[in-house]
Amino acid sequence: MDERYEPSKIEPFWREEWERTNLYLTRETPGRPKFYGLEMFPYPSGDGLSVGHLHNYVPCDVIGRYKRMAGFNVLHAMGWDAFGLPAENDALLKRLHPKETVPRYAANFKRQLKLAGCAYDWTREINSSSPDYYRWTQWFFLLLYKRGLAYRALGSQWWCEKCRTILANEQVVNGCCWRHMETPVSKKDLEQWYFKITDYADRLLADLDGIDWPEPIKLMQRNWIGRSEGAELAFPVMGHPGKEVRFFTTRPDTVFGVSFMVLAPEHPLVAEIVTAENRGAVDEYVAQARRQSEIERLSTVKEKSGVFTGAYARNLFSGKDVPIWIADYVLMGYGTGAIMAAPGEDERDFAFAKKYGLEIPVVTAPADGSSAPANQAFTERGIAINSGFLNGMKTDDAIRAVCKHAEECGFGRATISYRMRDWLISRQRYWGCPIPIVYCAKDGIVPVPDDQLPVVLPDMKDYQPSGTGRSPLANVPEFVNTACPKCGGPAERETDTLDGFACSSWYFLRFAAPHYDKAPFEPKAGDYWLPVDLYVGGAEHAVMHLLYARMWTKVMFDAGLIKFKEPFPALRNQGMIWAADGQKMSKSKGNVVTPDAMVEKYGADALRLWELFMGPFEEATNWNETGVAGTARYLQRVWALMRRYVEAGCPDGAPSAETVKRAHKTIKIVTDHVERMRFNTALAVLMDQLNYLAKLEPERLGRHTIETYVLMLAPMAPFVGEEFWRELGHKDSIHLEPWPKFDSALTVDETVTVVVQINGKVRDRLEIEADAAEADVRALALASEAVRRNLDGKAPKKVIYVPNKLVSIVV
RNA sequence: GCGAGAGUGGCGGAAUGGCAGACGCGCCGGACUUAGGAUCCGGUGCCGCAAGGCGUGGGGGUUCAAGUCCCCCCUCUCGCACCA
Repeated sequence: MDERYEPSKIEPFWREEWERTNLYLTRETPGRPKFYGLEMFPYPSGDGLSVGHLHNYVPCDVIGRYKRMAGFNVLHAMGWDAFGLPAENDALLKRLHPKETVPRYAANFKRQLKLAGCAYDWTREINSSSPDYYRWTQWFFLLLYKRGLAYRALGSQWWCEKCRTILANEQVVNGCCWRHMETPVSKKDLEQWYFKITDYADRLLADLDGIDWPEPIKLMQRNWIGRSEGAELAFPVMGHPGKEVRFFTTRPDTVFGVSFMVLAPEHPLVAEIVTAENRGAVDEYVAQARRQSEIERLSTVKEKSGVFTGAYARNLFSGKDVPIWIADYVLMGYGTGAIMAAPGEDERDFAFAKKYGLEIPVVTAPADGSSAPANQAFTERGIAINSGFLNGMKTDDAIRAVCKHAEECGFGRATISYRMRDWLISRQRYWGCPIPIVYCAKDGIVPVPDDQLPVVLPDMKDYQPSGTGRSPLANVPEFVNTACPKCGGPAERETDTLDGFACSSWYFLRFAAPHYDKAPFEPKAGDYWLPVDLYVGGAEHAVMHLLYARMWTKVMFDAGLIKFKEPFPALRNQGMIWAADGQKMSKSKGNVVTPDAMVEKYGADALRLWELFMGPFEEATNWNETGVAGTARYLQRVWALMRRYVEAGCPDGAPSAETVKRAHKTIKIVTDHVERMRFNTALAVLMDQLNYLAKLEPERLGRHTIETYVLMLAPMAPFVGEEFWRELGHKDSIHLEPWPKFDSALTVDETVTVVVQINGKVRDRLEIEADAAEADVRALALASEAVRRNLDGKAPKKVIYVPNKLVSIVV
């Protein structure tokens, strides 16, 4: 062995050797359990990977390598989320074409992942922008269409002026585009495709209970779905026979206190019921609401505003006619776009009533008999008062009574409302999966038959988004003009493309059999590998990708294609790595640290170890390069130990009982920590063990001690692991060796330190035999010189004994 | 505003209610060196010569014993933000 550890001398060799021997091909050895570990597949950006990205890939690689050694058939593959706005925007900016940049960027990512020693089965590499792949994205679109889950509707939708396309609700952040955080979105009326994710709202919510996900992510999904129980009721509009205001409320029990109603400015009823004398003010308000930016409109701090329509609705409970207002605090997109206002029990209605001098009846009293605080709404549950037949009922009973009454009278019923809206999937952009739909003058909307897939994205030089609301594909006659699959007559293709999130809603299935060309996945391989055993990615995907993928999985389950209802039974979020300056790593800030630079300076193994050691896997922390120097130094010390051992002829040796015990304890603890993804502490244990071993003569180490140490190091530092294994005389790769086992009997301590406390303060320590008799330990403790000195003649009031831990004396 | 998570040495971080600060970084001292941003050895929470005392954001509480459990407050990060 060389005197000094020089990663540049060993890493390129093993990188090539592993590739040559196809070491990381997926194996399906009979009799072994399977493990499918998956990282969220990345959009390959032109900036390449930073050390921050590796904080996801390296730990997952360690788990994959560990599972393989622990006897699993492991599926660990990588692919590229290559379709979509990020790739297209980048190419536009650089005046290049995504079909050219995407493969180049992906190749660079792949190179970097190999550089870092990540073990993927590259024969399973996938790319969502390749026709072999998006053919099946289209197939899934048609599956949803056939099941009534894809529909077309005219709607007022979010439009980003920079992206020149419609965005999904989830892609609007604080009133701005998620790709352009400084660009406020506006509304545009277009006919669009939607996926009916709301049909799955209940199941998406209920099935969260059965999956092993971080609680905050589940909570975000629950909040996003936003299930509310309540009632949908309708009150007739006076003077407009047949017209009614339908509204949703979670507090139907307060209906006797309804003193006015509010419609969203965009509500279709507004134009019909507004009186002549109010029309001017109403029109102006509606126009102003449309003009207003969404940030202003959605601001909670803004004072409420609204105008009276001049029309009245009959409160079918109180019998009173109440004024109908319009106000922008009522949203057209939720419920029915109309509310009943119970200002005595709702803060928002209260504020509105105060401002416009509307009546504020009080119809709920605190259940404990106290009086409700004055000059504010009483929003808690309580007892109905001033409420006709509801008087004296508790809120929950009153809710049931109102629903029953409304249902009997035929103007309402108990219902459930969701905050989540349907998923808007049309994009007026070039670089996406074409929607496999044809419009025929005779047959209308016609799906492209499965055997005509894929609908290939045509080559276009000039693919800039037009901003007209039509995709650039509309400018390609060869693409647009086609024959109707039904009647054969002239027809036009849909020119919008699919939201990139469609591509990532099923990719995890594809890795099971990525080259199968008769279905999205080969059924037998799917049954074997799916679902994903461990899914790892950033928390930023809490409500988009993770919700969509769950929905598609449920659709596939319903269609009988798969046997599981959840794609990712276990999910973990890696912590964000900030730059050394505490900011986000970005090229523009000039604070990006690349794996390339770190590998060149310290080697891939040292980089990997620091990624693992810098903190708990799921917690955020700042990058710190001196840490890599530290793990490189650790590897130097391991190298020095190995060299001494190898040069002494790898003696079987005569390890002391303590050394043997330490070896077994180390295996036990490291195994436990790796299983729980506590890589930082797992490595700390290995470092501690090294500090011990480094002091021993080679003859006193023992071959078992050394080999198990190297085996445990191998998943974390695969290059030196492989090198050491060969130096120890092995021919086969260490990465296919079984994970070391420990002898429980050898992990038990024979002596223990028992702490003696007096009034909670440590006064002495006793080295005693493990599991010694309680009476003996108590006697020993009380006899201790330090204890007698500190007792100072006082008699112990109480003595508590915790076996093998401590004696606590109270005086 | 509502919800969630987090506050431990100079720094990253360890600690099934039972010795706070494992492991590493940094720093200090020493050895070897022409040299050290290499390597090795030792030290390193704070105050104190010491004995000892004090210490996990702040304040209370439960307990023989609290970083850990309970209540109140402060700070930071993230999510949602008029969803009726």
